[in-house]
Order: sequence, then C-alpha cells, then structure tokens
Amino acid sequence: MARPEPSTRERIVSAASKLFYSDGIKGVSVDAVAEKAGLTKRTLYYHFRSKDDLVAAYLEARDQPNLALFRRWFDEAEGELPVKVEAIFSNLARAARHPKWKGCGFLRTSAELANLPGHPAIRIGAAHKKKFENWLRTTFEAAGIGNSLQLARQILLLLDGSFAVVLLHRDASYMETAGEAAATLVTSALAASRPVASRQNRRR
Amino acid sequence: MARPEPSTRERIVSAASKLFYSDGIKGVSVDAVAEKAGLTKRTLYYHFRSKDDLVAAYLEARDQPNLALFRRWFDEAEGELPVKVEAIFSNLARAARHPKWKGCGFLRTSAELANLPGHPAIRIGAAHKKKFENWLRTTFEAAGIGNSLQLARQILLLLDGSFAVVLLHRDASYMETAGEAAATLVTSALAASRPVASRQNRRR
DNA sequence: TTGCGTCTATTCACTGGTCGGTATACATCG
DNA sequence: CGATGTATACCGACCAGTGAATAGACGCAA
Repeated sequence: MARPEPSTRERIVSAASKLFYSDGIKGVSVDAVAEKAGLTKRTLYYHFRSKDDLVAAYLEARDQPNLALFRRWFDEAEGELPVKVEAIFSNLARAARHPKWKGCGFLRTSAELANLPGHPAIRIGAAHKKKFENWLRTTFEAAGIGNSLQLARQILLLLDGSFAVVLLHRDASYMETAGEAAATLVTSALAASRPVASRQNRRR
Repeated sequence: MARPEPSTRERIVSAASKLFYSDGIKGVSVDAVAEKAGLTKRTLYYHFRSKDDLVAAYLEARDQPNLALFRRWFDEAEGELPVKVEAIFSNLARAARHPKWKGCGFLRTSAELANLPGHPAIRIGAAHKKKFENWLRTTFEAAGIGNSLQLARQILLLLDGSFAVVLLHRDASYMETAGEAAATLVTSALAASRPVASRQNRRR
C-alpha cells in the first residue's frame, strides 16, 4: 500500500525522533534536526513554537505505536497468562540486542529533564506509562486476579528496570531475567486468587 | 569529630556532585561548577583534565557511600530475609519523598550519555551496580538460596525500575510496591531452596 | 483571461549568549 | 630558583530563537 506523501511537520518529527532517541535532548541542536529533515531551522520554527514543543511532539508520536507493539507481543504469544507476560520481555530483549537500541525514550527523556518536573515531555511520558499500567491492570482483572493494580505496577517496575539496567550494562539477558521474575509474580498472584482444592482457605 | 579542611579537589567534586545530580551533565557548565566551588574555571582545569573527567569523579565519589547506605539499611532491619530486603526499598521511598531527590545519579548519567557507550562515567556506573548485585548474591547464597544470582538480579531490576518510575511519576509509593514484589520473590526463592516436609519434591 | 491581493510556507542572514577549553602571567612557598 | 596553584582574559564553536524578504498557490474582480 502506497503511503501518502509525508507532510513537512511529519518529516520534522521523524527526523527529531531519530536524533533525540539516539543522542538525547540536550545532545541534539535544532539545526541538526532541521538539516536531517532537509529544511532550514527557520522553517522548523514555523511549524513548532520552540524546541520544547518539538520534544513533546517526539514523545507524543511514540505513544500509541509503542503501546500497540506491546499489546501485539502479548496477544501473539501462545500459552497461559504468565507466558504471555513473559513474551513481552523476550521480544524486548530481541529488540535490545540491536546496536541502535538505546533504552526507553520516555524514561531517558524524563531522566534528562528531571529538574523540570512540569515539562510537557515528562507529562506525556508519565501518561504513556500510565496507559500501559492500565492495560495490564484490566488484563489481569479479566483473568480474575485479585490485586490487579499491584501486580500491574510490579510488572511495570520490572519492565522499566530492565530498560535501565540493560542500557547501563549493554547486556540484554537482564531483560529475560526480568521476564522470569514477572512470570513468577503473575503465577504467584494467580495462585492466590484462584485457590486450588488442596489449599485450606478455599472460598465458599 | 572535626573533619579535616577539604582539599581544593574535594571542594570541586562536592560542588560538581550537587550540580550534576540536580541538573544533569549537559545541563551544568564547567563555569557553574567552578563558581559553586568558589574558584575560577582555570583552577578547575588545573585539577581535572576535562569535563568528562569531572563527571567520572562525581560518580566515583558516590560509589562507596551509596553501597554502604544500602548495606546499613539491610543490616539494621529486624526480621527474616524478605523483610530485610524490603527495608531497602522502604528506606529509599522515604528518601525519594524529599523534594531534592532526583532518582539514581548513576542511571540518570547513563541515560544521558547513552550514545557514548565507553564513557568512563558509564563504566563506573556499571561497576557500581555490579558491586551491589554481587553483595546481594553473596547475601542470598549465605542464606542457602539456590539460584542466588538470578534472585539478586531480579531485586536489582526492581530497584532500578523504581528509580525510573518514581522519578517519572513523582510518586514514591511505587517504591513500596517494588519492595513488596522483592519480598515476594525472595520468599518464593526461599521456599524453592528449602522445601518443607509437606512438599513432595523434597531433595534426598 | 489577465492582473492583483493575500495567505502559507520557505529561505538567508543574523543576534546575543553560552560552551569547553586555553595562553599567559602572577603569587606563594620550600 | 622552581614547583605548585590561582587568576584574568580570551578563543572559536555552537546554540536557541528571530527579522525581513520571497516564492508560489489560490481566490476574485475587471
């Protein structure tokens, strides 16, 4: 299917995404983004009020595609709930082995802009992670897990932890370790919510 | 006990630590560090070859004190192993509620310098996390836990995940959630390593 | 159809300021 | 004297953001 001609604004955001993700926010000049997009800085400033706006657009553009990818990895995995959760981590480990992989753009941006708590980009990143947490929570709830929010947050902590650790050590195997921990926690929560006959505190 | 007069170099590192931790590496100029230390930039460059060296010194200075603090929180907690591990997280949650808290300096630096994989500061950060992992592993091993390395890494993933998540959401309660997950994993590992009489797959 | 005004999108050239790093000289002290 | 440490003043590069002009598309009236 032929994709439509990308608008100028889309070309700018695409160039900004590649550069910001690769080199960080402060490490990329507006001139560099303009050059990568094939236009002048003045044109860029016609479409975006400031560099901060451009940073926000960069993360905004990554929000939905990222969530869809995680959901797809979960849906396409075959097996019980712990296996499907673990599949997210093993797919991520595969991605993390690519040389251009540099962690989670949302987390890296929030780390870089930590002294600007109200920055639009940070709000977008926080909202993104909340959406993922909510999707996990509703998924767990549908599976009959009792404290679905707590479990969702624990999985999220493992996921974001593996972003940070794998980026630091450049060792993607940590992501699989995180996946095993996640599977353990899901299994444990399932056992607590659906007690089997051999346990004494059976409901009803 | 009266502490000795700090050397010029120590004053520089102390000023650099506060500024780098607060505003990030690229967000702090060498001039700003010199001014905070009460001397000129030229003097700073007499003691440090480059800004990169100064960044490395900043993290180097945080290595041992940080590890000692975690060990102290663990040692001073009363209770079984899961409780002592969880204590690290709850103490960290208390620290994270301070308005000047901005996550883990090692992780934030590695996120900011992600496009410079061989940077000295990143190597120091990676070594720091490895030391913490090793301390956890030997502790678990002494407690008779089978796969002590895997468990140590899972705890580390939760810890670093909580640094990232709490920084993004500015909600320290995630750190307590991580502590509960850590306690669950430790309990689960203990149960697998020291099977009780009621379990069938008892060793020997 | 032709000519004119208007709006959108783009470019060139520029500003004031900041950055990491340095050449050089001065001071203090053994 | 000579080594160590400090200061003044400076460099070239880069940075985010802007002023002014222009090219082209469109509508509209003569």
